[in-house]
Amino acid sequence: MNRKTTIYDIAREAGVSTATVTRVVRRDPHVKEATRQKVQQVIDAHAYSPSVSAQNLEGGRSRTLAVVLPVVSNLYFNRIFDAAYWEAEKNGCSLRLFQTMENQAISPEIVSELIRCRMDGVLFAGSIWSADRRDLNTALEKLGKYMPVATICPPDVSLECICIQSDLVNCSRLPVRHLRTLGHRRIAFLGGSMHSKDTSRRGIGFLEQLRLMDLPDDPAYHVDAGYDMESGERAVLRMLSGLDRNRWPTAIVTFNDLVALGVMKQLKKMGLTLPQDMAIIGCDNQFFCAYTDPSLTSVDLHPEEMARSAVRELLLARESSARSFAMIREATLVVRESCGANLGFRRF
Amino acid sequence: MNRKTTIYDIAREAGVSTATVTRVVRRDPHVKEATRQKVQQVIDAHAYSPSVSAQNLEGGRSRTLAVVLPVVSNLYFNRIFDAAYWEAEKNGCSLRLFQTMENQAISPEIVSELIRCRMDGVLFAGSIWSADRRDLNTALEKLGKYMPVATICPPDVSLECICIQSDLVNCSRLPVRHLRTLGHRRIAFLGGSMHSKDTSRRGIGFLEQLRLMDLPDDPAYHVDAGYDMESGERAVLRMLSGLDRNRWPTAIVTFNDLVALGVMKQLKKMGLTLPQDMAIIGCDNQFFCAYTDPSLTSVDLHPEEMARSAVRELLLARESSARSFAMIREATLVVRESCGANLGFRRF
DNA sequence: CTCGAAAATGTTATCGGTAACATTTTTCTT
DNA sequence: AAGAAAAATGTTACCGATAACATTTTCGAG
Repeated sequence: MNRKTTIYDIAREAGVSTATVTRVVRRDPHVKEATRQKVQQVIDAHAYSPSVSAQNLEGGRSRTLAVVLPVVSNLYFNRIFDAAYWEAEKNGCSLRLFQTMENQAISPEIVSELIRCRMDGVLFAGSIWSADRRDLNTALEKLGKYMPVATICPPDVSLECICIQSDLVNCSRLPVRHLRTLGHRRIAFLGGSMHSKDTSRRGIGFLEQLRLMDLPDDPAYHVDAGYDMESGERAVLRMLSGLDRNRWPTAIVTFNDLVALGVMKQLKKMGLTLPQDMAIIGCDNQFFCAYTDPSLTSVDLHPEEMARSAVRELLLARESSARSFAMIREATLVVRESCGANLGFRRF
Repeated sequence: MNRKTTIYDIAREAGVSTATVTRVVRRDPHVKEATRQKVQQVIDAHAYSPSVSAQNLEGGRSRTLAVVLPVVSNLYFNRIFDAAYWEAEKNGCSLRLFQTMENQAISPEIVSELIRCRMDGVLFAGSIWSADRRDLNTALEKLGKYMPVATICPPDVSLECICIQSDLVNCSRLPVRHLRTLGHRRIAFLGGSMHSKDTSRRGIGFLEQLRLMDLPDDPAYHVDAGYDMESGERAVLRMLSGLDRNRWPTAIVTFNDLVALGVMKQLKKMGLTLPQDMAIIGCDNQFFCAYTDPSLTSVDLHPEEMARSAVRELLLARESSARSFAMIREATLVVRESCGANLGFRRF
């Protein structure tokens, strides 16, 4: 295994001091053109580039941001990670991923690793917020002393940080309003876990919207349904089999598109025709929404934009001392076929 | 912003030398119990943990593996990345992602960054292989001098490295055999790009299988169809509209499940009933395969296992001087409804 | 009680850069 | 051509940890 060429090797071979090599590398103008060329030649010959660990040690930073989220393989978080990656890349930074797994709290190990690595900033996304409030506050407060912190989700935490949120009001209002316009009155919400602060919020917002629009908010229409397809299947089945057919909802809003996928499968299995027998609205506007049958109307929370903003703000916060920033991203409804809007079809 | 506590701070406060602090941290047994406790107390009080950059500089490694792939948001690569993450994690390593984007060659910048960062190893996955063969060889040879290199894909490169491949023969044979058993004879292949060494291989393998099983290998049945849903839609349309109805294939094998999704949508749009009018087989066995309508039969290449093996071998290669390793992972056919096998339905 | 080995702890060079400060060289003015 | 200012280059301490080697302490045997 080769030893890496160091700045000393270059300096010796070019017959200059290491300071001059650094100057050439950093494009410092205070170098005579002849010297510059000579040094550059040696650099090129050895394909020399300065060691990152040495630079980091000296500089006391890592040019790296951390992204802490439950699971990257989840499409929502995947989009956040990907967008954050490119935004960081654009700014000459790299990204380090930390997965906490479903429902797991932010661990002291991660906090200490973040500090050990001298991260330039951390972006928290998702269910870490389900942790014990006290521990969480301590962890974040501590972290905040070492690096800028950003969150994509309602932090509900007494910490000054970069706080980027989805517009939860619109996120509930948009589908309810759309369904109401199409004549639906009995609308169900399947999703999330009522135990998670982050996700139960969506359900609560949904109930509020129903009340505001004078629609029935029957508790039977509000079911805890997890985050994936299997949970979706089970949840509809549970909900519908517990209700007389004439009390069935005519539309279902789900926590996310995966749950919607499960719901659609289960409904077809039960012999219903979609969207005629049941309207569905998902959330996240995932890539497959246009390819389900019927295609799935969905709310887009624009996770990519939130991630990009978070990264931008983190990088800004490195320089300035402004520790606090807040932003709410509007949600958008993407209408497809799963509510029958395209069929000119209306209930009353 | 806090200054991070250093080993000197701890040493001073505990009244010992830095060497002793290091010993305590590293659980060296040559420390008197009384001293150990005293030092540990100071460490705990400051939540001290050694700086990663300093350790990396001193040790000449980074405890980090690089994963180079076209795009993480692609589900296939996402699974590779995720699996590699956990395997690395399990071994106390972290993972750094490099995205090359579609069809982009491995750039000299990435090579130099990998060396700069003193990566403990690199895992290449996917289309980097479409690069100019000469450049690629140079880049990899150079890299191989600094760190172990692993590839998940046929490298076709004169480099000793850890080479993990999907079983391309089975990957073509399984779907063709399945379809033949169901009575299909005219089978089409939609997928990949013929310009990419990596992906065209699949098409070639497919044609071979047709010949081996004595089925027609009409060139019209073999269409360049990209990697995503839109390309799938366009490709079937192009293929079918170019053929008399009586020459239509009765089954379509696609490069991946995304293409299959597009194909299914387009076929339905054309008024065909699936799987009766056309059988479909995808590849990758993605999470949504069980939720399409009809559910999608697919070939699983087990990318997670390949990624885990690659990471394991990279970590082993750090210690030993063995630079070469080869492994082929068998493919598996996951039968669902999209070929009508469940309907007891047969063509001839 | 002394000596020597073993145990405990300390000293210091090193990893590869960076930048403040010091020194040398060049250039220009008079 | 001398001298000062400007330009170019060099010297060196430091970033934080590690480990080889050096030194001191402890303890048991004789």
